[in-house]
Amino acid sequence: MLDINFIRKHPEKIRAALEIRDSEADLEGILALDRQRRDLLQQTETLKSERNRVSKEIGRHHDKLNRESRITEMRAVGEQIADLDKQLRTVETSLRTLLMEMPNIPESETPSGSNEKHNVTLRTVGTQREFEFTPKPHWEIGSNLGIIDFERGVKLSGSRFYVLNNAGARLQRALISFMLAQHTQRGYAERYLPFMVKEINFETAGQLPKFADNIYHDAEDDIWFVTTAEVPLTNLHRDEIITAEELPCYYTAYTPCFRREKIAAGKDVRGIKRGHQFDKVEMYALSKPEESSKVLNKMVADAEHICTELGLPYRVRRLCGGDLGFSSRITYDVEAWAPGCNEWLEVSSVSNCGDFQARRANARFRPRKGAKPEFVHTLNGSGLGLPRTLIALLENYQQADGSVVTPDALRAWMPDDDLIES
RNA sequence: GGAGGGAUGGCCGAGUGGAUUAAGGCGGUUGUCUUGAAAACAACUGUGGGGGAAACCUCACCGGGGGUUCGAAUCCCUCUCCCUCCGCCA
Repeated sequence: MLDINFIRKHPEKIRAALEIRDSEADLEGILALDRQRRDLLQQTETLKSERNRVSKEIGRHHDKLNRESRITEMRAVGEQIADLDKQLRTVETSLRTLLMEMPNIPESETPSGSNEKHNVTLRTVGTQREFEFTPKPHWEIGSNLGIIDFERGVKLSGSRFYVLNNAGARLQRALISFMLAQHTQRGYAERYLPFMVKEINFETAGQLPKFADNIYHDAEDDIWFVTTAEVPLTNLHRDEIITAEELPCYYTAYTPCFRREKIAAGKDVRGIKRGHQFDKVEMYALSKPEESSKVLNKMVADAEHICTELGLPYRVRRLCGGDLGFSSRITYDVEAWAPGCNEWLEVSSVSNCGDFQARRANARFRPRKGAKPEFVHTLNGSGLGLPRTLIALLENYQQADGSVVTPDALRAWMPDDDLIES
């Protein structure tokens, strides 16, 4: 959520931001409702002030004469107040709805553009392996080795589900352990989180009210399945004031992620690139406002570090306005090269949300003892998404005979699987 | 799932319709005293909204929401969370 004071003072900046994002959020409606809200507040507060004063007097002196007439008078004032408060509530509800639908303002470096074609590649790291044979896509490698069972996944749960077998399952588990260990070494505190959370968690993170149709929801208990660990992590410090010394504060968490993914049928259907359920290790940080750019760079470096350790060639891209997440001010994608599918796969997306989520979460810190609390900045990034990392590994480490070599970095986590073969 | 009991400020804890400020304590900040510290003493003490150049004024907040009343921490309704006991359970 944006600061209404900022919106009021700089409507032209909001207008420009909406342009960059290609967004149709209702700025004019917000400005009008804000004006109404303040008018109503002043009227009702003047009346409340009078009622408080007179009511105290009624309690103080018990003279019979004035008492009845004053009570009658205040009864009328009370009715006016009730009427104004009702109007005020309506205006505030509408204002809040519009504010909740207003996306974050992109940072100045964010390129404009409406889709992924306008993202900018900043660097490409590592060398793409030369194959002496035609590299297979992971769905062929996985099926041939018997480590990915697509048919039974569909039998159990429908399209876009799969089962991992034996070394496939171990490989994923090894990756999770490896990534958590790496991040822990680099300053992140591990958290094990609820995978089902209350609605407010999604509002705080900026996924509701706008993206309800992408979230699985159990109506009976009114509980929502996490789409990413970012959602519960954003809420860890909801309604808290933390000390400046605790910042920056880094978290890492493994969670499954559940997404409805109402995308066009036929797109990304092959393999395990896009499913309704996938695993992810997340990086997350809270920081002081002045440090968040530095923290963002560290988190991008930490995502890159995983690719490097795993020996995966990758590139880093800056997202354009139209591709930017609702809550984000600036986002870098890390894309690993997948020689079998012949494409760059987004394995990580690292964002600085500024104070946008913190304002929704009411997550603050006290800069100095006795100083007023300020909103923290929040940052999130995948570190990394598991299925796509798995894809990149299988495709990059495949051999001519169909077997897959286990990367050195994972040997400690799967000591009996130097080589995955059928 | 059933029965009962709770939720008050940073913390503990009093408070069954009205008195300048939610009593008192702890903690914290500052000051006096001291070579320094402790102790003692004194003052101060939360969050958010609105107005204002500022000083300041004002409204709201006693788990959340709604209601009764001239006036609610206090009475009523409702929700959430926590605790105790019973049942069920990987």
